[in-house]
Amino acid sequence: MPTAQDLRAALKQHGWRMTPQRALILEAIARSRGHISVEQVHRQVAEDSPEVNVTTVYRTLERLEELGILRHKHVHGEPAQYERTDEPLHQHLVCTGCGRDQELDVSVLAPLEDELRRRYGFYANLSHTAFVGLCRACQARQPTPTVH
Amino acid sequence: MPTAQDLRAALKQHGWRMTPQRALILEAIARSRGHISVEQVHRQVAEDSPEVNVTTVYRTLERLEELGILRHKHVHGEPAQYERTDEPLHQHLVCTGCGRDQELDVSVLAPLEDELRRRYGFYANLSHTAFVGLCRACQARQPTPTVH
DNA sequence: CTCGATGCAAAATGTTTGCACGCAG
DNA sequence: CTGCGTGCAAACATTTTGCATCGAG
Repeated sequence: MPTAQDLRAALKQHGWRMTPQRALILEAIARSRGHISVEQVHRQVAEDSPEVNVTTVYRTLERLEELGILRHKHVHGEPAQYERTDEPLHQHLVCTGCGRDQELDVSVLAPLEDELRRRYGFYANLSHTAFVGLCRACQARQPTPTVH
Repeated sequence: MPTAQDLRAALKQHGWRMTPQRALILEAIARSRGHISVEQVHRQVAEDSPEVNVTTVYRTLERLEELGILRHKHVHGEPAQYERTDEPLHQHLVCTGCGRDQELDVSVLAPLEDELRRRYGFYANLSHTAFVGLCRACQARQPTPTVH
């Protein structure tokens, strides 16, 4: 779990220029747990300096992802979610009926990932995009779509 | 594989009003094979009557999905893709490196779907959203992200 | 001094919504 | 004649881009 200092050091190593904006963004990230959206980072940063533009947040998070410090994922319709790569990988089950979102350990996904690699040579990142479907309750409520 | 006539009959059964716009949309769908986007349907319809609005296409495809005649899926960043439910279910592997898109038989997904149902009571539709990852070639090209 | 980083405005996208009008039944 | 279906315009939300300016090194 890197501190803001660790992150600054890492970026310096990569030849990044340290700006006040970036410092604030790094602090927000060091402070974060789990998912965080561009908008949330921006809001936190704006508490200190309201002038910082969302564009800068977009660009910085993107570059932090290139460095392997962040990853982003898509949880159905929601805006992209970032999280630190030192957080454990996981996946989401989003119910299209009630909207509830259940987390899932990625170990369940390993067999399919293996299979995709073996049969198709494809290195899938199954936790990049949330799975959608129906939870038990909603499934019981809407049995089978009325096909005619 | 329903004809445009079949579709019209089905809609009539459900109390839909048959309008010239809907007739054209149904023809485009009856003609279609595989994926088709709102924009493609709209373009085809517009060949006959350029006045038909995209909004109408959105609304009609949505209603056809409610009836179980169409389903839609998300292939990574692309706009939603529709297909007839009489087309076989399949899934996509989209390489984030080169953008290539490989199709996949859903039978490969069955074990995971079973597991999700058994362990979480979640009826996942794993082919609703494309899987992303790296194909063999791109994987070889970009070994492991440089984490620091 | 130089070039990377930023702010701002504007564009791009894909999809939705409100509303008045027109036409199918 | 009733109200569903449509067109149009506008809102929407998220993300990207062009460009002039600023400031870190």
